Amino acid sequence: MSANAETGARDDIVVTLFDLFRRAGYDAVSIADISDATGLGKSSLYHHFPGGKPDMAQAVADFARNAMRETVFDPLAGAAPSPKKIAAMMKTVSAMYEGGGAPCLIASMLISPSASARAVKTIKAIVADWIDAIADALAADGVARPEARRRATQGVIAIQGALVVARALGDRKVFAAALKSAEKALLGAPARANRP
Amino acid sequence: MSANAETGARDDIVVTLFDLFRRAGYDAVSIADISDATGLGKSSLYHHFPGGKPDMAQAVADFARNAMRETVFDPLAGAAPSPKKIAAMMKTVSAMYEGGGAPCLIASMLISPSASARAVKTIKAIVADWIDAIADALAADGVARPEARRRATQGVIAIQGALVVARALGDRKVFAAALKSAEKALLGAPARANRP
DNA sequence: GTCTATAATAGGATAGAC
DNA sequence: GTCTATCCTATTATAGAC
Repeated sequence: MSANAETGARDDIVVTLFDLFRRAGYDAVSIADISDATGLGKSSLYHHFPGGKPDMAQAVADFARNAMRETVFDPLAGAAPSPKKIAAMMKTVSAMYEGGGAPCLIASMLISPSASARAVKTIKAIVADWIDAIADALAADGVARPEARRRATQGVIAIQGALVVARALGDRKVFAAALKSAEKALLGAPARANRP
Repeated sequence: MSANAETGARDDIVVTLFDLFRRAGYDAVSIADISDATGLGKSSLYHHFPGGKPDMAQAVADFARNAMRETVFDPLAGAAPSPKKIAAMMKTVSAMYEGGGAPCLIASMLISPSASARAVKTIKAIVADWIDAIADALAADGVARPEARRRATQGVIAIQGALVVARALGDRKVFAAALKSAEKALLGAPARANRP
């Protein structure tokens, strides 16, 4: 068992909160909604999160950051060659966003005006860390630093944009295609020369 | 004066609504917020929008679609060469999103769970129309249809993703750089060969 | 068209029993 | 830790005067 496995019940709630917040946005989710989704009464929720919804937002932001660290950032810092690591990241990302059907918590929380400043700060940090992790992986394989950062930023942009467009079009193939394309671009593939 | 210029007061409200909804998300904006922002009492708002907030959402979606038609889609269908039209689009888009500081209504509304199905449908149509308009412009200059669509989709993805990432990083230069990069990609520029 | 009430409900949060 | 009951505020929406 892992170092902090004894948090238990609260962690289960946080996973549910994560899903509610990213799908509907922080502001649109009521305590009653959370009560329904978790099967717990309001008082139980306030027992686990004495600070109410802001507390929940912070817990979800921390959870998301840790999850990204474990499933995305740390693997990117591993010893494997970057093409393997990038491919693995795309697979993880695809699962995380359910192939383009599920919104990103980051995008959802960035809009929420009543989310606490601290939670938003944590969410924003995930994006910065994500870009850093990709850039480091590319740099470790010999890509020049500025170019590595440029590509990494473009990669995260492609993923976030693909989530919006794929859901707008109701077409998960668009998401899958965008991930493939972003993967190639990250590894420095030249664009197909299909010019007029 | 244009054909439907006599709507007047309501149109002014819709512009304010557009800004409120895209910045905070439909669900987070209350009638009281709207009353404050417009300077009108609640009853006045219900006079203009008898159906309440859902009515407002539909009006904003229609407004956004018309605005996109006039400022983006129609110009893309003009007679100018595609590089000129794409460059103009990027300039318009940059102004529209305030250089990356203002969220996109599309992304905001896509998350809002209590937005009416009809309003969401209109919002989604904007994305489809946008991709069509860009693809048509490229195809008109000789780019093969499938490639034109591919590039157009990637272009909209880049813009939407750049909005998320730029706001997360608090860095509008990221948005400007992404627009420049997307512009080149739309026109079929080869990626710089900076491989390891 | 806009205002001042006012109603009815939903929301966040707490008290106290078990 | 979880429940029931309750409080207070915010929210949507309407009525009716001007």
